[in-house]
Amino acid sequence: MKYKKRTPVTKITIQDVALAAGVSPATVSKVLNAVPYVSAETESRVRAAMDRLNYRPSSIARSLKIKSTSTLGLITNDLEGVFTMSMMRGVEEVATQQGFSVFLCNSYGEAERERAHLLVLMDKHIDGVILLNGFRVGERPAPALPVGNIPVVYLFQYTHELAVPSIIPDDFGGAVMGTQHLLDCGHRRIGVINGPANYEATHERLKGYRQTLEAAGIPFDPALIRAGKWYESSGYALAHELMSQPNPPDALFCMSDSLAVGAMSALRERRLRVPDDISIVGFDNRAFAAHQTPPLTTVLLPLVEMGRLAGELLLQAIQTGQQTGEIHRVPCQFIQRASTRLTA
Amino acid sequence: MKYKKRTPVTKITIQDVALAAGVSPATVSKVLNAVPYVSAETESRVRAAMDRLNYRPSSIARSLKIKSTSTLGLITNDLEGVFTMSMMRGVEEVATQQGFSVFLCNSYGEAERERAHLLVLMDKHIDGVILLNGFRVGERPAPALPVGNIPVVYLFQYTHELAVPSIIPDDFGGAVMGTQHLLDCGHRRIGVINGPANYEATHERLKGYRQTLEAAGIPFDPALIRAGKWYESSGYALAHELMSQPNPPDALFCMSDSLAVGAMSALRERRLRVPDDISIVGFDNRAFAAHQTPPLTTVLLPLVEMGRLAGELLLQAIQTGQQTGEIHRVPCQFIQRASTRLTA
DNA sequence: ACATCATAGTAAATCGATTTACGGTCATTA
DNA sequence: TAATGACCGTAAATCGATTTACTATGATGT
Repeated sequence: MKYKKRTPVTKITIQDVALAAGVSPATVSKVLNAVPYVSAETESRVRAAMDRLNYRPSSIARSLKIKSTSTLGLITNDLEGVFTMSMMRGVEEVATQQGFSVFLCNSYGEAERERAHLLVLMDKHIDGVILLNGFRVGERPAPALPVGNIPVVYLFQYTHELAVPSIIPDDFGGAVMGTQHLLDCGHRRIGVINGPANYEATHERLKGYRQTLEAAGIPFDPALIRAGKWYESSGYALAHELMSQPNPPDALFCMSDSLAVGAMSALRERRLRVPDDISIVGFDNRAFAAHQTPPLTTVLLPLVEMGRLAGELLLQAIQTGQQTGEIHRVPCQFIQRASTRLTA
Repeated sequence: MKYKKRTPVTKITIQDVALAAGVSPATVSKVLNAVPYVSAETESRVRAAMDRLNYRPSSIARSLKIKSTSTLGLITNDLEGVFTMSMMRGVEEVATQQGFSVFLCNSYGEAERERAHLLVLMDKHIDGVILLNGFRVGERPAPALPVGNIPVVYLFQYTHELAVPSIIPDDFGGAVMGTQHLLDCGHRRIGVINGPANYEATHERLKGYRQTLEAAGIPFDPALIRAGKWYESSGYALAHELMSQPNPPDALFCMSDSLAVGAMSALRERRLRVPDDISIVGFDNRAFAAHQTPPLTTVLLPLVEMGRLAGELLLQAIQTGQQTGEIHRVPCQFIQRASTRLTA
């Protein structure tokens, strides 16, 4: 049990550096900010003084003057959500590139907390906020900003009501890709295992499936469609349901990888081989999709890319002071693996 | 596509409020900080002016003067780790209570990033840092602070080398609880399915098991011990291994809930009923433990409590300017559910 | 030789709060 | 009546940077 009395650390200021380098604080500030008109000789003297004194500029003082903290806020409904982290990584990537930090806040889905976080963030003078949420149809958009007005972008949720950019995946397009691939493989009876109806994504994806089918001249058969929760257990149960019909599907399009995993275990129980007897396509491209047997063909939800776009749009809004209320649909990406194959 | 030109928002300052209330800025500051010697009448006039103008004090300006940002940094190796979020919740809870915010950073396990985050946090003048990591034996502790010296606490990892408080679970004690419970149930051949040897926890837990056994006069039998990864698949495989021995165990102590779930499915395959034919105890108390059939008896890893303690110790260090290098072992908690029962 | 201009550097104001030291009131006490 | 002291309020310095406006110097062009 050692004790450590922290020394009062007389913070090195720009003044100290100036003194040590024999110049004025203004000059030190210039080299800090790469402002022209300081001679190479002076600059190196200042630089030397800086690291001799181990100087680190106070971003607080800087922020006070220039009115920017170089910090973005990111408030999420569910920090533990399976998609959250990937989007955050995208945001952080572009933020870091431009010298911004990201202040993460978890609202645990409570409007109260979200408001409180927003308030604190604004008091801290962050430059902009990303509101990150899973969206459900009928749910009202996140509350308008409580005070002031700083740039905001909606991520993984959207709104028409605010003049704020929204970023969502192109679920429709993703479903088109998955369906088209199964058609290309030669399948004609493609079953669908979908998620719950209170997610807008489920409707978009079903629409993509349906339109692709119809474009190929194949009639839509409601008997091939099932919906449940997003999880494995639903996939398992619904696959059994679909396959025990008189005229069962020859391919399954599962609207989440979890559903697909559940479905695969049902198929295994029915002694159906994937992809020899039946093809299966997932959605999301979760990490585990690649490690299934067989590795799952799936549609990638462009989470990192969405995060990047959110960061870019926000940074742009901060710099230009303008933002538009557009809805950006980021395209999905088809990932071919081994759970599908050309039929004879 | 609506356009929104953000108005330049002339920030309301303490001056404006002072003017509006007909007092000096100093007086406004006093009511803001609940400093005595301002008359009730004046105070209410100031308060009125504040919310008439919708005033929010600039925490930047405040921080510059008082040299405290009321912000804690929390750097984690793995934001997605299954235990991380619970600990964070604990930290945030006590921080919020005392008016502090928590700045979350993910180092993705890279020392480089950790250092970078640390630097940024210090530049932002946060008041203290929590370093949150899963620890493995032989791994060196997180790097010493790069610059300055602000209070630090280690969470879910420990060090003797720095005069910094560490907080870890009492794995030994947890294992004692689990083992004792199985003994109390009447079991005498208790199998162990452990995690990998490069986690210190596995050794502590095995020690707890062994000492409890020996205290009860039961000899330690190495044939009953298995170790693998922390995951379900290991639990499944190792349970089969243990149960196919000539003299199989009559109870299983799995050192993670995932291992226990895997083990239970192996037991199911062997037509052994839990808890009628064999008892099983998990470790961690993950969310899914309660939803198994039967619900899993387990040992709770006190993550939230650990987070709280980390927050308290850090806040304390910030306030007193002193910290000790103690290692705090937070007790586990035994959670009785239905996967164990008294044997005849 | 003189005006012009590019370059280097500085003094001082500023950002928005907090805090110290001090100046009035007014009631109480000697 | 004068001194004391408890209250209430303010002026001004301060935190650590940035930035504007200005000065000085030397080079260039005519």
